[in-house]
Amino acid sequence: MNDAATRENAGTRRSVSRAIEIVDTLARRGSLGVTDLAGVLDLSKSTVHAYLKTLEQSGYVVRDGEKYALGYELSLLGESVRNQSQLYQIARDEIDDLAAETGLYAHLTVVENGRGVNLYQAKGEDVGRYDYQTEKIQRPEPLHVTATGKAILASLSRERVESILDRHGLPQRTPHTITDRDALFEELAAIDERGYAYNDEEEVEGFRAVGAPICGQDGEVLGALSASGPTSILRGDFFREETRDAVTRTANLIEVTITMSNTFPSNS
Amino acid sequence: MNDAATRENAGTRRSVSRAIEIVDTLARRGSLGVTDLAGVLDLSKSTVHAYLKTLEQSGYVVRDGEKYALGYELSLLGESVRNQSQLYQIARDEIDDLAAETGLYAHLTVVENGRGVNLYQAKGEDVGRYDYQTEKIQRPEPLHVTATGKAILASLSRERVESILDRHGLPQRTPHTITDRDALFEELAAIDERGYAYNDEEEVEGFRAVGAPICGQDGEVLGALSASGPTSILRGDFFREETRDAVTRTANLIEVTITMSNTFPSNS
DNA sequence: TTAACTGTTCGCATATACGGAATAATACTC
DNA sequence: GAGTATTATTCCGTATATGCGAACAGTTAA
Repeated sequence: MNDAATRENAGTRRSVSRAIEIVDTLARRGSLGVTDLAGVLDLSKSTVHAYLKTLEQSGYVVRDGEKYALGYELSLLGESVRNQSQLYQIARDEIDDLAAETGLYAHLTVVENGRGVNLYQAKGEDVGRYDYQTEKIQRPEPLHVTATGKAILASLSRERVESILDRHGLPQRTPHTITDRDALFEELAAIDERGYAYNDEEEVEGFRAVGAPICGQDGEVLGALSASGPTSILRGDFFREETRDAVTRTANLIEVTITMSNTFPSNS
Repeated sequence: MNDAATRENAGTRRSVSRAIEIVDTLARRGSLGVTDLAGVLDLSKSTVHAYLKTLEQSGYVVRDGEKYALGYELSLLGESVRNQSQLYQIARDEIDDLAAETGLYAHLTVVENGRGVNLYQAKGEDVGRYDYQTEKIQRPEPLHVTATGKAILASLSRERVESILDRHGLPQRTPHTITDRDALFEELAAIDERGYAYNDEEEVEGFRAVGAPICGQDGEVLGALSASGPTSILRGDFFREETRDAVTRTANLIEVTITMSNTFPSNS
């Protein structure tokens, strides 16, 4: 009866996958009615309705007239996930300062499943006009195309990097993206040497960045941060020296704060 | 076989509720192992394992050695929920400015299921020491205990307010909380009259706030914003005049921006 | 009034989720 | 380093929760 090739999903809860599919669909397409949703997912209306009713009971979904949409409960949940990260709690304010000081974008990135996730971002004065965060969901990026990603990769063991590359490859984003393994390892060695990474239009054309890793007291990398902006702003000495100094200084500050906070736990 | 009183959950997907229970548990207690989770939820290990495996496939859950934790994917999802709100996108920067200008906390609040959800918050210089956001999950608050909540209630029809009160009552948070319906309606009339709301230690002792509603072009209330801080800072004229002016000015600015942006849709 | 939409409820056949026991993969003890 | 607790994970038979289609109930349009 069952088609073959269904062994991949053995031992999983199908209805949970379906529910998540519904949530993801609502995240991508905004609010939808039962009929539309049933059409998109190729399920019967009654089935979709049952899922929505269940999700509504938990507050993950709210009814908006004839449409269903994701609830702000999910937004709070997402924030609580971030707050479980000590790095996020500590680095947040510093990222704000970095953006204010440089006038650029500032990002805090961590690794999940071998890709880079931006945990936090702030926007400086000088880049107010450029709104490049157009997508509704900011998808995790491969590590080799960003300054933060390369900074992190440079701090990992060769084996870890190899295994990540095996999993995700070296997809090309712009003509400047590093797509050759050997070239990447050379670059990573240089980054590890000097302690910071450049991204010269390797992810988005017209965008540059400087990134630095953030390490815990045992030397293991916790994440990375970067300052970025359009090439019209980020050029010459400002790019190579001023911005770089601000980035490495901020990274060091965060490292010290984390070490302090783990060595002398404050309250409660 | 089935206990009675199970008719409430008729037509819902039980496994989805279970999955959400698992997610919520992980949000509250941080990362947990399969055995612990099975103990907490009173399910068998094999069952919990199957759920976790399913959630892991979607990125909602990640393995952290022997433990399972919520993945940052959820964090991105939460952010995308907020980004679906035009109010959030527009008000965000203004809230930052308000916090910077007043040196206080600044909040953006909307209503969901009759309670107030803080969509965004910023922290000013003067309140840097007071970290009152200690809870892992910031739960939705009843509307009558906050400045934003009262500002919103004051902009709703009497019937809407009544129905909200019927649902959630008037729980007391501090000795100053308004717990009487008539007193609340009097206060709401005054707020509607003057256009802004005060919160004088009605939610948290030692904390004051000024809030103002944000309305769309049809006059319907979209949400509210507030500036808040400890009584040691927020007192006298600074509380009653300066802060109030900054709050109402910001609210007006956001209203204008929203109207503009809906009247002359920019790009795409 | 009819027609064409919605979202919602119901009942039945069957796919599927559950728990318990067996297994694998760890970390501790002596 | 053998033995003993821990884990997490897999396997299966049965009970049941699930998914579909069809009927129902509201709304809007013509």
